[in-house]
Amino acid sequence: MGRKPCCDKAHTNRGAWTKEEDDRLIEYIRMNGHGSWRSLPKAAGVYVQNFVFFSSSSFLVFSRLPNGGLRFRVWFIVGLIGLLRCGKSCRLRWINYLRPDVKRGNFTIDEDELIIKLHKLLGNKWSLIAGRLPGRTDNEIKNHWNTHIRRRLLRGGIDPKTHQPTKPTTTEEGNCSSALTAATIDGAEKPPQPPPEQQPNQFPDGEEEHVNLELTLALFPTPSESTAESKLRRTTAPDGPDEDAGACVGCCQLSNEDSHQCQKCYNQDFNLTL
DNA sequence: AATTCTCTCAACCGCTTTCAA
DNA sequence: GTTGAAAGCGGTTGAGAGAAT
Repeated sequence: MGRKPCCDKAHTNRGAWTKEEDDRLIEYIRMNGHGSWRSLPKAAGVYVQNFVFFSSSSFLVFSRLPNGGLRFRVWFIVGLIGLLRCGKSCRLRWINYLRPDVKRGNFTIDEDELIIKLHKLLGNKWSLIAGRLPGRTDNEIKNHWNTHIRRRLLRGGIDPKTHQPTKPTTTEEGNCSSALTAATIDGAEKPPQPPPEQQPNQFPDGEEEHVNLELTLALFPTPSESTAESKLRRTTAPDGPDEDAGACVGCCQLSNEDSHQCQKCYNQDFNLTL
């Protein structure tokens, strides 16, 4: 009963990837692309069913010939053993770490602002958010949200789910943007301005990050819009994402008002262009 | 120096969606 | 229209590193 497991756990490596595994995966994808993740681990090396090890550096492969005889071949191990990894694991490793266009390192202030803004619009749709941050992966953004941004918003009195103030605020009532801006102060003990020597877009060491939430979003139709994304918007628009009830996604007016996407925007195949 | 605590993030798990037969 | 396999996604876990005691 139930679903067939995606791989045989007893015969696959788990945990952190080794340099050799990384190299093998990169090499295979560079040569062949990643057609089928499930078959990739086998294809990424000799999938040995009929073999015996010769020594630590070679092994013997035997196969039966049509005439009934056996053919023996000696393979020298030059990174040829198949990747003993689940296809899912290969996919994740490639997408989140090995892809050449993956941007690594600290998130910039601009990226933080964008993530907060997009999270308000899209909720926990990490892959969609990642689609708006070139070089960043959904996993990375998700981790960053949970470990940094979410906490910072909470400290600033903002519910990270609803993006609404968790307690009465003296800022403009009902203005989410103003309320969120309060989070930038991060408590009274923090100065509102960064030190002058601070690098642009870089957080000073040991300082709280300051989030400028004055980012604006413009909406333009884009021909290259992915259909999946627009479909998602269409399916979620009438009720709006749970966390987003209060913003017209189309007009991109963030407010506390209990409005959904307005009909005008909903009818358009609009796009978020940042 | 040793131990404990906290935080980060890579990786896993299981569910949903997509697609082909 | 149904079914099953594969891909994609979001939530969660746990190992390792660094900080605190």
